Amino acid sequence: MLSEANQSVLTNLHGKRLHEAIVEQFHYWIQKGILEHGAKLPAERVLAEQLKVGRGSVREAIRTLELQGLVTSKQGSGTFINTQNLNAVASLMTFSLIESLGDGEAQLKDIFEVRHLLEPQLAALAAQRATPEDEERLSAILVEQLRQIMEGETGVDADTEFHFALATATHNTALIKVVSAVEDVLRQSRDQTLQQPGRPERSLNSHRRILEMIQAKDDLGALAAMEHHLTEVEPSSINPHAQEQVT
Amino acid sequence: MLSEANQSVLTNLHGKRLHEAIVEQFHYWIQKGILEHGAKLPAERVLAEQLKVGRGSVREAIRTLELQGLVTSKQGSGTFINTQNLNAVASLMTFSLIESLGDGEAQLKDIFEVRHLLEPQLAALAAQRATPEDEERLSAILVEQLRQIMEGETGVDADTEFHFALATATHNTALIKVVSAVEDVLRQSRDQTLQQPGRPERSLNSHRRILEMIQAKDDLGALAAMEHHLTEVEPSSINPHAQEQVT
DNA sequence: ATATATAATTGGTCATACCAATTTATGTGA
DNA sequence: TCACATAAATTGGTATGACCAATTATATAT
Repeated sequence: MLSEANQSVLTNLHGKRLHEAIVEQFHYWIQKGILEHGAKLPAERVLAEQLKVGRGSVREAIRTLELQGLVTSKQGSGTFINTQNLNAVASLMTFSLIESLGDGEAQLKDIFEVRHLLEPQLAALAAQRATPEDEERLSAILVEQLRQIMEGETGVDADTEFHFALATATHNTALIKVVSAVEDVLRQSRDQTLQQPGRPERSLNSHRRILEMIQAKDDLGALAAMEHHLTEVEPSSINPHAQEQVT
Repeated sequence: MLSEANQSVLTNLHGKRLHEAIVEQFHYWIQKGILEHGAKLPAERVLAEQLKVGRGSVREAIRTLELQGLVTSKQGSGTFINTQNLNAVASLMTFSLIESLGDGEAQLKDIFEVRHLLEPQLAALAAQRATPEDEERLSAILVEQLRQIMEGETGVDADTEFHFALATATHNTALIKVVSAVEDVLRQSRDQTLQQPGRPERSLNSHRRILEMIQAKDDLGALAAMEHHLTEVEPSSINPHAQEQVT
């Protein structure tokens, strides 16, 4: 099996950490079919000796493989290959593809796209379900946003708060989690977006329109208002042009 | 900061492994805002002492957090919180979604509602952007799903894989992360859903229809097909009736 | 042959020691 | 005083050895 696993197998450490090299070795073995589904790995101690590494490194590697869904460990019995779980292999393949894409602005555009998918419908839901307390809360946030803007701030915090409160008004806990995650990522960049002159005021105005629609229980109106709002606050940097901004 | 981290913090080991409990503790700290982006963690040795655990367990926990994109370690300097990247947010999202799911089926309904908001539009996007490779991949998954069904299985894995691949076909990394988080949470319950007679076949058929629409680049058709699919696979357990199932 | 008790196996955890990269402190010379 | 080289302290990375806990394999008694 893996008996010929000597130090020569793990020599490709390009600054990589040892357990990472071990993980790659297993990826190779699995992909090559040397380790099939259900196969039992040698005991950690044996594996450590065969690979000429410490047991700790083996364990850290196994931890990684376990998180990737490729193996499962059970105390007393052993560690087993688990390729039945397609999620594991497939998601890892796409993983490497995705990771190669830079962490630059492409992701920001993606996030806005997610917002476009989610938030208009979210607004519609909120219009259907918002309680008087929800509406009051949204209204209070807009007051705060106005105050921040008048004091020369951008109003980012209030802006984020508004979207979060809107999610809360749907009374859907899962939706709240998802939206707050997305908004969290956005908050960093949102400050820049709102830096452009006139943007904070326009954002506030479209927020007001959304709230009006919600108060009127007009779900389709809320949907449209949110769609409009998102289009308006969208950073122009998503466009290839207009890259220059005051730093 | 985390100075008050004594053994009482990690007492919730419901058969969980120690390093897993440590990971959860960090999830909590990060989500609670106690650990913000860029924050430097205490040294592994210190952390081990504070948590009253061995350094090895701390390292295995850090390995997990690193794989989830929540921290990055660099030899000589330290380990730092990193919540800027999308992987990190997705990890925390899954974590908190699962956490809130504990109470019962009320939240399951919420998750399905999120799917109803997201996936039809996701399908439409996929129809616009899917490459021939994406379509081939989707097609292959349906073949696998058919195989699983013919062997008497429910085809959950292939089912989950299909939705994930669909997200991939949008070529929107953020969307992929969000959807996979939602799907991850759903996979557990989906097995039950598909247990009902006829369900697996109907699921496969509606998957086929979605793929056809995508191949025809018919985005609105894909949207409608997905909407239909979701309505069809929706667990009747959301309904108070029809609880009895063959064990 | 079956059931039970015992031993061996194996993952899970802890402690200690040393290595390697990095950071910080120190000292020396201009 | 400042700059820069050097040394020390810090911190993640790895290796060993030990012991615990769950599981499996073996042996023993009935």
